[in-house]
Amino acid sequence: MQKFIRNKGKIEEIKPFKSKNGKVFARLRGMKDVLPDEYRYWSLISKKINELTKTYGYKRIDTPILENAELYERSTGKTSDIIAKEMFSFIDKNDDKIALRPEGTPGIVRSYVEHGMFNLPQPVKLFWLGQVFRHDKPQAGRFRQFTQIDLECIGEKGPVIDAQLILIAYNFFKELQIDIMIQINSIGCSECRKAYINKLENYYKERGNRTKLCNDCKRRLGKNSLRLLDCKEDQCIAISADAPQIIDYLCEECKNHFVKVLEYLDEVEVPYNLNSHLVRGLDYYSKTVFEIWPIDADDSNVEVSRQLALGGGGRYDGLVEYLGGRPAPACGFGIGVERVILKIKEKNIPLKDDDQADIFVAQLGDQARRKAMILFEELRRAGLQVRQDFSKDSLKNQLEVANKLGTKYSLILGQKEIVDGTILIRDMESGIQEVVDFKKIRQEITKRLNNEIK
RNA sequence: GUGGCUAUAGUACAACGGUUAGUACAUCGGGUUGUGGUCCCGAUGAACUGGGUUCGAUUCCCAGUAGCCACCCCA
Repeated sequence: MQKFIRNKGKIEEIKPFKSKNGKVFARLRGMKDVLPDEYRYWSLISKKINELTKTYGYKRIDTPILENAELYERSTGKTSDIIAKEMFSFIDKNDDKIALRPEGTPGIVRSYVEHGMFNLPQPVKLFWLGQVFRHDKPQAGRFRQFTQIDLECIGEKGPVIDAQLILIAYNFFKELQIDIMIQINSIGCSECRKAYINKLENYYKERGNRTKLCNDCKRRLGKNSLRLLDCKEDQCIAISADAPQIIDYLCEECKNHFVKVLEYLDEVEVPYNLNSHLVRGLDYYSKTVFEIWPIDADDSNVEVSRQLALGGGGRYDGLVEYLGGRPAPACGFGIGVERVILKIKEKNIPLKDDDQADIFVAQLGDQARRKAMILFEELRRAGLQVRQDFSKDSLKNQLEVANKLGTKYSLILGQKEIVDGTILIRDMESGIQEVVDFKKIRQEITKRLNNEIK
């Protein structure tokens, strides 16, 4: 790959370009092509999410891929991993610091503020689907460019919104036959969180330093103390097991809010796991936070369990104001589409073929081809699911295509039929063919297709 | 970002320090002239890149690159 250096504002090449094998330019690390075969999964997912967002009243919004890098630094948080370690950012020709969006929420909130959406009936419910970028080390289900579905509800503080968003996510996975567990916690508002962190730090200072904390945690303590709860090192788990739990330190309002969220979830029978160690890495969260974890198929499956989160979200009551808008509470979540597809593939859930074709138009000879093209257009306009491959000359090849497409009937038009004013209709399953008057072919086809439905 | 494993046709895999690097699926062509799904025959098609060891490297060693796994973190 070419390497460049910036020299007095000019970009200079320091390493000449060399293609990988002289034939092709290889994909960049962590990037992925979505090929037609896989696109079936994408269609399934967009169909499902479109249904859900429609019924729950979420309207589609798109925002630019490029934003001012500061937007993310100030909202997601300069010290968060996503920003500090993983954000794709660069200086553009105007010497502005630009970022490829590492997540959806800040851009959506920016848009809400910029377009004065507080003048719309509140809350504003938004649905977003787009590519996001993180410069992470790639792994299965972890890409540098990946796709997120985001639902954001801005302008409502009631806990029913939190619960309903979780319900939507739950429905989404359930209807795709993916087994998940909601991990949920509350990290309180800025007030009660501060008090809790104090308590936590004291606990760790007393208990943690004497016993051994892992190196990461020693560093975290005092800087990002909430993260101590999250550590997977055995010695740290042992200590964090008895650590004070934040829900015991929530203020009255935060506590009531959280209890309400859980009650609503119970009401609609969404299973969840109260995970007092769940802490989310983004600065703007308050009160409710949750993640969506897959449940591994079963023990008979030897597969190594990849506990990659399929989604996550929470409440962010302060962000709108922080980004310069009129104060508005908000809540939202994101889902990683590639990971969902991975799960669907893993489970071998059969996909319905939504490309079911009924009729194939085959032709032999140039004269027949012209007439067949006209017939094809006619059938298409009549709303029939009709297919063709006029680029092929031999009947053999055309029937082969018809077979692969799974059409029920093939119409065969050759020189002989043109002379007689007829056309052949071939039942692809039985192989039985009939000669039909060319003028009556449309009636004949519709008759046969209608009979089949019975 | 740290550590480990891997790298062969489009895909999944195999063998080998030495002449034509195999198999399956896929693709294309054929099994008489106008008939698909099964079967048979044939063809196309590959050693990630760079360096080293060696008479000789796809094979052994090193580096780069990429993928995977664990960690970090997350979607």
